[in-house]
Amino acid sequence: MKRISQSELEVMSVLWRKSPLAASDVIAGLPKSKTWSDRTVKTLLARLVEKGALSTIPDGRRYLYAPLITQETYAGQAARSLSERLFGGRAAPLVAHLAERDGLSDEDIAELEALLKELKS
Amino acid sequence: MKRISQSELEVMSVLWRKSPLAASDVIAGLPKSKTWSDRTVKTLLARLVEKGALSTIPDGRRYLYAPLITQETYAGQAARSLSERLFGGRAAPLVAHLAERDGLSDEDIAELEALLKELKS
DNA sequence: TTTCATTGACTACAGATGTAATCTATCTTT
DNA sequence: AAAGATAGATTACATCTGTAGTCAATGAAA
Repeated sequence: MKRISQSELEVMSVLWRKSPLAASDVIAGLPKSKTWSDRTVKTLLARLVEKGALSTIPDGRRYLYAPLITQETYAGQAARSLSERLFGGRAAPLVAHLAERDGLSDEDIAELEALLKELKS
Repeated sequence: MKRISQSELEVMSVLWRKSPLAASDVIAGLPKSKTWSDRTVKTLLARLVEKGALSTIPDGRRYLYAPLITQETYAGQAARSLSERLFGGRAAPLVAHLAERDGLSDEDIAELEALLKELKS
Protein backbone atom coordinates (compact mmCIF):
# COMPACT_ATOMS: atom_id res chain seq x y z
CA MET A 1 0.00 0.00 0.00
CA LYS A 2 1.39 3.30 -1.05
CA ARG A 3 1.73 5.96 1.55
CA ILE A 4 -1.25 8.24 2.14
CA SER A 5 -0.41 11.93 2.26
CA GLN A 6 -1.62 14.52 4.75
CA SER A 7 -4.32 15.91 2.50
CA GLU A 8 -5.41 12.50 1.38
CA LEU A 9 -5.78 11.52 5.00
CA GLU A 10 -8.37 14.25 5.54
CA VAL A 11 -10.42 12.71 2.78
CA MET A 12 -10.03 9.25 4.26
CA SER A 13 -11.25 10.59 7.60
CA VAL A 14 -14.52 11.65 6.10
CA LEU A 15 -15.05 8.21 4.63
CA TRP A 16 -14.01 6.46 7.81
CA ARG A 17 -16.78 8.30 9.58
CA LYS A 18 -19.35 7.29 7.02
CA SER A 19 -19.20 5.40 3.77
CA PRO A 20 -19.81 4.81 0.97
CA LEU A 21 -20.24 8.41 -0.12
CA ALA A 22 -20.37 10.26 -3.42
CA ALA A 23 -17.70 12.83 -4.14
CA SER A 24 -20.10 15.66 -3.38
CA ASP A 25 -20.82 14.20 0.05
CA VAL A 26 -17.14 13.83 0.79
CA ILE A 27 -16.70 17.47 -0.13
CA ALA A 28 -19.56 18.40 2.16
CA GLY A 29 -18.15 16.25 4.93
CA LEU A 30 -14.80 18.01 5.14
CA PRO A 31 -14.25 20.48 7.96
CA LYS A 32 -15.17 24.00 6.90
CA SER A 33 -11.62 24.98 7.69
CA LYS A 34 -10.71 23.21 4.46
CA THR A 35 -11.06 25.73 1.68
CA TRP A 36 -10.23 23.31 -1.08
CA SER A 37 -12.04 23.60 -4.36
CA ASP A 38 -14.15 20.62 -5.29
CA ARG A 39 -11.65 19.81 -8.06
CA THR A 40 -8.99 19.38 -5.46
CA VAL A 41 -11.04 16.91 -3.52
CA LYS A 42 -11.84 14.99 -6.68
CA THR A 43 -8.14 14.76 -7.40
CA LEU A 44 -7.46 13.43 -3.93
CA LEU A 45 -10.22 10.86 -4.30
CA ALA A 46 -8.80 9.72 -7.63
CA ARG A 47 -5.33 9.40 -6.17
CA LEU A 48 -6.62 7.39 -3.25
CA VAL A 49 -8.37 5.03 -5.62
CA GLU A 50 -5.18 4.72 -7.64
CA LYS A 51 -3.26 3.99 -4.46
CA GLY A 52 -5.66 1.24 -3.53
CA ALA A 53 -6.92 3.01 -0.44
CA LEU A 54 -10.47 3.48 -1.71
CA SER A 55 -12.81 1.37 -3.78
CA THR A 56 -15.39 2.78 -6.17
CA ILE A 57 -18.95 1.59 -6.38
CA PRO A 58 -20.75 2.63 -9.56
CA ASP A 59 -23.99 4.44 -8.79
CA GLY A 60 -25.61 5.74 -11.94
CA ARG A 61 -23.20 8.00 -13.66
CA ARG A 62 -21.14 8.60 -10.56
CA TYR A 63 -19.18 6.66 -8.01
CA LEU A 64 -19.59 6.02 -4.36
CA TYR A 65 -16.29 5.80 -2.53
CA ALA A 66 -15.48 3.45 0.33
CA PRO A 67 -12.27 2.80 2.27
CA LEU A 68 -10.32 -0.36 1.55
CA ILE A 69 -8.26 -0.01 4.69
CA THR A 70 -9.82 0.57 8.05
CA GLN A 71 -9.04 3.48 10.26
CA GLU A 72 -7.85 0.91 12.78
CA THR A 73 -5.28 -0.54 10.47
CA TYR A 74 -4.01 2.77 9.33
CA ALA A 75 -3.84 4.27 12.79
CA GLY A 76 -2.04 1.24 14.12
CA GLN A 77 0.60 1.44 11.44
CA ALA A 78 1.05 5.16 11.92
CA ALA A 79 1.33 4.77 15.67
CA ARG A 80 3.95 2.06 15.43
CA SER A 81 5.89 3.97 12.84
CA LEU A 82 5.98 7.10 14.97
CA SER A 83 6.86 5.17 18.06
CA GLU A 84 9.78 3.52 16.33
CA ARG A 85 11.09 6.55 14.53
CA LEU A 86 11.00 8.88 17.48
CA PHE A 87 10.72 6.93 20.66
CA GLY A 88 12.79 3.84 20.07
CA GLY A 89 9.65 1.77 19.96
CA ARG A 90 8.82 2.48 23.57
CA ALA A 91 5.33 3.57 24.51
CA ALA A 92 6.05 5.23 27.81
CA PRO A 93 8.02 8.23 26.55
CA LEU A 94 5.39 8.75 23.90
CA VAL A 95 2.62 8.89 26.44
CA ALA A 96 4.76 11.12 28.63
CA HIS A 97 4.95 13.59 25.77
CA LEU A 98 1.23 13.51 25.25
CA ALA A 99 0.66 14.07 28.92
CA GLU A 100 3.13 16.86 29.11
CA ARG A 101 1.51 19.75 27.39
CA ASP A 102 -2.19 19.32 27.95
CA GLY A 103 -2.26 16.51 30.43
CA LEU A 104 -4.47 13.50 30.03
CA SER A 105 -8.11 13.37 30.90
CA ASP A 106 -9.15 11.33 33.92
CA GLU A 107 -10.98 9.10 31.56
CA ASP A 108 -7.89 8.58 29.49
CA ILE A 109 -5.87 7.73 32.57
CA ALA A 110 -8.48 5.24 33.69
CA GLU A 111 -8.49 3.61 30.30
CA LEU A 112 -4.75 3.34 30.30
CA GLU A 113 -4.78 1.72 33.71
CA ALA A 114 -7.30 -0.81 32.57
CA LEU A 115 -5.22 -1.49 29.52
CA LEU A 116 -2.11 -2.04 31.57
CA LYS A 117 -3.88 -4.37 33.92
CA GLU A 118 -4.98 -6.40 30.98
CA LEU A 119 -1.53 -6.47 29.45
CA LYS A 120 0.01 -7.79 32.62
CA SER A 121 -2.26 -10.76 32.80
CA MET B 1 9.30 25.77 11.14
CA LYS B 2 8.99 23.94 7.89
CA ARG B 3 8.14 20.31 8.01
CA ILE B 4 11.03 17.82 8.31
CA SER B 5 10.84 14.91 5.89
CA GLN B 6 11.48 11.24 6.62
CA SER B 7 15.02 11.23 5.31
CA GLU B 8 15.83 14.50 6.94
CA LEU B 9 14.65 13.08 10.23
CA GLU B 10 17.27 10.35 10.04
CA VAL B 11 19.92 13.01 9.80
CA MET B 12 18.42 14.93 12.71
CA SER B 13 18.53 11.74 14.76
CA VAL B 14 22.26 11.47 14.38
CA LEU B 15 22.70 15.04 15.56
CA TRP B 16 20.28 14.61 18.41
CA ARG B 17 22.46 11.81 19.69
CA LYS B 18 25.61 13.90 19.50
CA SER B 19 26.33 17.40 18.24
CA PRO B 20 27.84 19.46 16.83
CA LEU B 21 29.24 17.21 14.15
CA ALA B 22 30.90 17.72 10.78
CA ALA B 23 29.14 16.35 7.71
CA SER B 24 31.54 13.42 7.55
CA ASP B 25 30.69 12.45 11.12
CA VAL B 26 26.99 12.66 10.41
CA ILE B 27 27.53 10.36 7.47
CA ALA B 28 29.46 7.98 9.67
CA GLY B 29 26.80 8.17 12.35
CA LEU B 30 23.95 6.96 10.15
CA PRO B 31 22.83 3.36 10.49
CA LYS B 32 24.68 1.13 8.04
CA SER B 33 21.32 0.19 6.64
CA LYS B 34 21.35 3.63 5.01
CA THR B 35 23.13 3.26 1.71
CA TRP B 36 22.98 6.92 0.83
CA SER B 37 25.88 8.47 -0.97
CA ASP B 38 27.63 11.19 0.97
CA ARG B 39 26.24 13.75 -1.49
CA THR B 40 22.78 12.78 -0.48
CA VAL B 41 23.53 13.38 3.16
CA LYS B 42 25.10 16.73 2.34
CA THR B 43 21.96 17.70 0.49
CA LEU B 44 19.83 16.74 3.45
CA LEU B 45 22.05 18.74 5.77
CA ALA B 46 21.80 21.78 3.52
CA ARG B 47 18.03 21.49 3.36
CA LEU B 48 17.78 21.21 7.11
CA VAL B 49 19.86 24.35 7.52
CA GLU B 50 17.64 26.09 5.00
CA LYS B 51 14.58 24.97 6.91
CA GLY B 52 15.95 26.37 10.12
CA ALA B 53 16.26 22.99 11.78
CA LEU B 54 20.06 23.03 12.01
CA SER B 55 22.62 25.72 12.72
CA THR B 56 26.09 25.77 11.21
CA ILE B 57 29.22 26.51 13.16
CA PRO B 58 32.22 27.40 10.99
CA ASP B 59 35.20 25.20 11.76
CA GLY B 60 38.05 25.88 9.42
CA ARG B 61 36.85 25.34 5.89
CA ARG B 62 33.95 23.20 6.94
CA TYR B 63 30.89 23.41 9.14
CA LEU B 64 29.81 21.71 12.27
CA TYR B 65 26.07 21.11 12.38
CA ALA B 66 23.90 21.36 15.46
CA PRO B 67 20.13 21.01 15.95
CA LEU B 68 18.08 24.13 16.53
CA ILE B 69 15.12 22.16 17.76
CA THR B 70 15.45 19.50 20.39
CA GLN B 71 14.40 15.94 19.92
CA GLU B 72 12.01 16.52 22.80
CA THR B 73 10.24 19.36 21.07
CA TYR B 74 9.99 17.61 17.77
CA ALA B 75 8.85 14.31 19.22
CA GLY B 76 6.28 16.04 21.37
CA GLN B 77 4.80 17.87 18.42
CA ALA B 78 4.74 14.75 16.29
CA ALA B 79 3.12 12.73 19.04
CA ARG B 80 0.41 15.28 19.66
CA SER B 81 -0.22 15.71 15.98
CA LEU B 82 -0.64 11.98 15.45
CA SER B 83 -2.77 11.61 18.51
CA GLU B 84 -5.08 14.35 17.37
CA ARG B 85 -5.30 13.40 13.73
CA LEU B 86 -5.93 9.73 14.30
CA PHE B 87 -6.99 9.12 17.85
CA GLY B 88 -9.11 12.11 18.74
CA GLY B 89 -6.40 13.31 21.07
CA ARG B 90 -6.77 10.36 23.41
CA ALA B 91 -3.71 8.45 24.54
CA ALA B 92 -5.28 5.17 25.51
CA PRO B 93 -6.31 3.99 22.04
CA LEU B 94 -2.90 4.95 20.77
CA VAL B 95 -1.16 2.84 23.36
CA ALA B 96 -3.60 0.04 22.72
CA HIS B 97 -2.53 0.03 19.10
CA LEU B 98 1.11 -0.07 20.04
CA ALA B 99 0.50 -2.92 22.39
CA GLU B 100 -1.54 -4.82 19.91
CA ARG B 101 0.90 -6.11 17.41
CA ASP B 102 4.12 -6.62 19.28
CA GLY B 103 3.03 -6.13 22.81
CA LEU B 104 4.85 -3.89 25.22
CA SER B 105 7.97 -4.86 27.09
CA ASP B 106 7.69 -5.42 30.83
CA GLU B 107 9.90 -2.44 31.25
CA ASP B 108 7.63 -0.31 29.16
CA ILE B 109 4.62 -1.40 31.15
CA ALA B 110 6.38 -0.59 34.39
CA GLU B 111 7.31 2.84 33.12
CA LEU B 112 3.78 3.51 32.06
CA GLU B 113 2.48 2.51 35.46
CA ALA B 114 4.91 4.85 37.15
CA LEU B 115 3.88 7.60 34.80
CA LEU B 116 0.21 7.07 35.52
CA LYS B 117 0.81 7.08 39.23
CA GLU B 118 2.53 10.38 38.89
CA LEU B 119 -0.19 11.85 36.73
CA LYS B 120 -2.83 10.98 39.24
CA SER B 121 -1.16 12.82 42.06
C1' DT C 1 54.74 22.17 -6.33
C1' DT C 2 51.76 19.21 -8.77
C1' DT C 3 48.19 16.14 -7.69
C1' DC C 4 44.63 14.25 -5.00
C1' DA C 5 41.02 14.42 -1.69
C1' DT C 6 37.53 16.83 0.81
C1' DT C 7 34.14 20.53 1.59
C1' DG C 8 30.46 23.32 0.72
C1' DA C 9 27.75 25.42 -3.34
C1' DC C 10 25.07 24.73 -7.14
C1' DT C 11 22.55 21.88 -10.39
C1' DA C 12 19.73 17.77 -11.82
C1' DC C 13 15.98 15.09 -12.27
C1' DA C 14 12.13 11.87 -11.44
C1' DG C 15 8.27 10.97 -8.47
C1' DA C 16 4.98 12.71 -4.74
C1' DT C 17 1.99 16.34 -3.21
C1' DG C 18 -0.96 20.43 -3.02
C1' DT C 19 -3.98 22.71 -5.57
C1' DA C 20 -6.47 23.28 -9.22
C1' DA C 21 -8.40 24.06 -14.63
C1' DT C 22 -10.24 22.06 -18.81
C1' DC C 23 -12.67 18.58 -21.46
C1' DT C 24 -16.43 15.52 -22.35
C1' DA C 25 -20.49 13.05 -21.46
C1' DT C 26 -24.67 13.00 -19.18
C1' DC C 27 -28.55 14.64 -16.30
C1' DT C 28 -31.80 18.40 -15.23
C1' DT C 29 -34.31 22.28 -15.84
C1' DT C 30 -36.69 25.49 -18.67
C1' DA D 1 -34.98 20.74 -27.42
C1' DA D 2 -31.53 24.04 -25.78
C1' DA D 3 -28.91 25.50 -21.91
C1' DG D 4 -26.90 24.83 -17.74
C1' DA D 5 -25.22 21.82 -13.94
C1' DT D 6 -22.56 17.93 -12.59
C1' DA D 7 -19.54 13.74 -12.74
C1' DG D 8 -15.49 11.65 -13.81
C1' DA D 9 -11.12 11.84 -16.95
C1' DT D 10 -7.30 14.21 -18.33
C1' DT D 11 -3.95 17.80 -17.93
C1' DA D 12 -1.28 21.47 -15.42
C1' DC D 13 2.03 23.24 -12.68
C1' DA D 14 4.77 24.74 -8.66
C1' DT D 15 6.90 22.78 -4.60
C1' DC D 16 8.77 19.06 -1.88
C1' DT D 17 11.43 14.80 -1.54
C1' DG D 18 14.70 11.23 -2.54
C1' DT D 19 18.79 10.65 -4.47
C1' DA D 20 22.50 12.13 -6.47
C1' DG D 21 26.21 14.63 -9.94
C1' DT D 22 29.33 18.59 -10.98
C1' DC D 23 32.13 22.59 -9.77
C1' DA D 24 35.31 25.44 -7.43
C1' DA D 25 38.15 26.30 -3.51
C1' DT D 26 41.18 24.61 -0.26
C1' DG D 27 43.94 21.56 2.41
C1' DA D 28 46.86 17.36 2.37
C1' DA D 29 50.11 14.28 0.34
C1' DA D 30 53.75 12.97 -2.63
